[in-house]
This record gives sequence, structure tokens and C-alpha cells, in this order.
Amino acid sequence: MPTDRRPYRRETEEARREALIEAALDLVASGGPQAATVRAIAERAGVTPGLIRHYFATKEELTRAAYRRFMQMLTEDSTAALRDAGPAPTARLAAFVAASLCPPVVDPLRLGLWAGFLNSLRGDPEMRQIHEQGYRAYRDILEGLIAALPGTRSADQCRRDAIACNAVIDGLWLEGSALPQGFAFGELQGIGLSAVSAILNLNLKDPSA
Amino acid sequence: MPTDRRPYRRETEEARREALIEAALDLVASGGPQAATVRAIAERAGVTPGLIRHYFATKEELTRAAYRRFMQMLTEDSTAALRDAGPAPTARLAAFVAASLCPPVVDPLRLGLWAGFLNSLRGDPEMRQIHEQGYRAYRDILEGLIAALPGTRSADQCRRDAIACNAVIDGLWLEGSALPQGFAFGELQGIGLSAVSAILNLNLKDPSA
DNA sequence: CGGTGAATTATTCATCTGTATAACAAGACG
DNA sequence: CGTCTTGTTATACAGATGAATAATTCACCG
Repeated sequence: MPTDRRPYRRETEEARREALIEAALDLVASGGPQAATVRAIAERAGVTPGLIRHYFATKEELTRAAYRRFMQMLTEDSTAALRDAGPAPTARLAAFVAASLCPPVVDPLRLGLWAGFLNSLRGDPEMRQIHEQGYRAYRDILEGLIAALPGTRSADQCRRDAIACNAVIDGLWLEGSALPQGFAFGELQGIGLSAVSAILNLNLKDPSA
Repeated sequence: MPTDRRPYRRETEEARREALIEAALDLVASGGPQAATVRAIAERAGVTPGLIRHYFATKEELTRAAYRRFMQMLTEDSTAALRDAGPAPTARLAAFVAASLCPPVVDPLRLGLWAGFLNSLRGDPEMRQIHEQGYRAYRDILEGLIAALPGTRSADQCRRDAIACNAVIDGLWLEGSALPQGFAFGELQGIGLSAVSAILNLNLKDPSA
């Protein structure tokens, strides 16, 4: 007697983990952490809830895996712009800033994702470590770009400049993501390039000048 | 026959609402939205869960009230610094920037609170309205301070400057709140004042210069 | 002092959450 | 074409959650 059991296909471990992580990220992004329930994640991944525990010992572990993937996405998008940029330090910094202030980096969903994970940091030391690691990596890239600029800067000045530029980028990213239609097309990048130029006392918008 | 029912005192509507809102804010700040359950809020407010529904038709309504109160706190702390500042436009702007980059504005709990509410914005138009209102108010104050500075700026330039300065402040606030021990005492304010000075092409740290 | 309305508590309910375990079937291997 | 491993589903469970209702007791007013 054939029961009406749901048909399924066996998948590789990697594919299943990936699908579950992707589903978790989508849900956290759109509905916050409270929307990313075991059942919702499973449904979105086209799977039954029980399978999650077959690949992740606990839901917390899935959350951590998802956060690692998110951080990886962030640095990925940041460095992608640098790959296509030429060797000129000024142009490289400009490309980095501009890329950080337009999609897919500037994106309401990504902001939701970021905020959703933020409060998971408290109380989970491992999550905090993943976070700090990603943040420092990002700022180190920026600091490297600034150090490569013409002119001499003390190490301390370099750090302070990197913090300030990082703040401008973060702030604009925040505002642009929170109010997607609050800014004209390209406006965020223009303001960002101007502000970074002013802070570093150079001209990113017209390097020849 | 005296039952062992919990004794209680009657309070004014305002006091009870205030206590419940305060409790909700505390919980969201320390543990994220998922920690702010009806039962936890009631316990922290020294009350039984049922009473919440006596003052708020639904938990969502309590959340909205809490968010309104949070926004009110933010603008409160911003304008407080302006009250004690003199009439000089440069000093006023400097005071505003400095106040935005130290406690109680810079505070991990406040960041948690902010992030906790952020994902409640999606899906609740009323929450979004409260949010946008508070954000615009803050930026308008900043734009007003910039417009009062010596020198002439076009209205458009004023707006762009306000956005950029707001971004620096937001970004530094973010980083300072997320990594409380990542910066030396007063370092955030120093970097913020320098960056704003660079963007506006003036000197906030030594106005006499 | 007694009654009366309303603030507050106590209890209940349906639903959702993460987790655990047992039953099944898909696909590889012989 | 059988059978065995294990990826996958189905079911169950204890606890939490938001909401609703009934039962009490506080505090004011006469």
C-alpha cells in the first residue's frame, strides 16, 4: 500500500548546506531573525524541518554558518571592485568607495540582514569573533589603500584616516540602504567620493586635477 | 478564606504605560526583539502578563510606543548639547558633533536597541513613518547648524554637506558602539571633528584658527 | 464603613518553536 | 534484480508565545 509520502531527491552534503544557509539568509534579511524559524528555513529550502538537524547539530550552528557566509559576501563585493581597477592608488581607492556605495552593497535586504545578525552577537562569543574578524578585514583593506596613496602619512594618521573614511562609507551605506529612494541615482557615490577626498585632502573625482 | 494571590498597587495609566515601555526597551536593547516577550516585559515591569493587554490592544502597539519613545530619546540627547552651547555657529556644530560621539549616545545597548527595531520597520508602515520622521528631524538639525556657519553655501550644497556629515557621525557612532573598547577615550570625537572639519572646510577643533 | 467600578491577577487556549526519534525510500553496489 | 546504507520524511514532545477570558482585590465615593 503506497503511502502519500513526499517524494524527494538525494543531494550532496554541500548542496544541502548551501541551500539551507541561503534560505536562512533570505529569511533573516526580509523578516528579521524571528522569521528564520526552523520550519520556515526548511520550507524555503524545499525540505522538511527534520533535515536541518541532519546537517547542523543545532539551529545556532546553522545561524553561525549563515553569518560566516554573509561576512564572506561582504568582503567579496568589496574586493571585486579592486580586481577590475588599475594600479593607480587614487583610482583604486575611488573604485573601492564607489563600489561600496551602490548595489549590491547598498541594499535594504542587506541592511536587514546586517541588523538581524547584530543582536545575535551579544551572548554568542563565536559569533562575535566572526564579526570582529570581518570588520577588521574590511577596514584593513581600506587602510592599505590609503597607505598606498601619494604623500606621506604617519601610521597613526593612516589609522585615523581609515576610521574616518570607513565611517563615512558605513554611514552613507546605512542611509542609502534604509531610505532607498531618499537619494538620486549616483548621489551617494558622489557625496562619498567628495567626503573621502576632503578627509584625505585629495581629489578622487578628478584625479588629474 | 484568603487566597495566596499576589498583592498589587493601582497605578496611574501614565505610570504603567511608562513602566511597560521602559521594560520593553531594556529587553530589546539587551537581548534583541526575541527577548522582549510579553511575559518578560511584564516581569521586568513588576506586573503580570495580562496587564499589558489592558494598556495596549496588542503587543505590536506596545512595540510602536516603545519605538516612539526611543526616537524621542535620540533627539533629546542631540538637542541637549545645543542648549548648553553658546551662540557661535562653529561652537554649536562642534558641540553637536562631540555630543553625538560619546555616551550616552554612543552605547552598545543603544546600538542593540536600534538594530532590534530596524527589522521591525519592514512590514509595519506606521513604524516606518515614525522612523523616517525621527531621522529627518535629526538631519534637519544638522543641516540648520551647517547653514548657520559663516560663508555662503547653496541650498543643494548644504544638503549634501549635511548628508556627508551625518554619515560620518552615524558611522563613527556605529563603530564606537559596536566595539566599545576599540577606540581610546575621546578618539571618536577627535576623528569626528576632524572629518567634519575637512568636509566643511573649516576648523572645529580650534575655531580661533 | 459598605458598595461599586475598574485595575490587576490568574487561568486557559491555540499556535509556534526547537529538538528528538522512528519510519521510509532513493540510489549505489553487487 | 535484490539489499543495504543513509539521506530524507513523518510524527511526537516539551516548552514558549501572544491572546482571550474569568476571577479577584484595590481604591475611591457615597
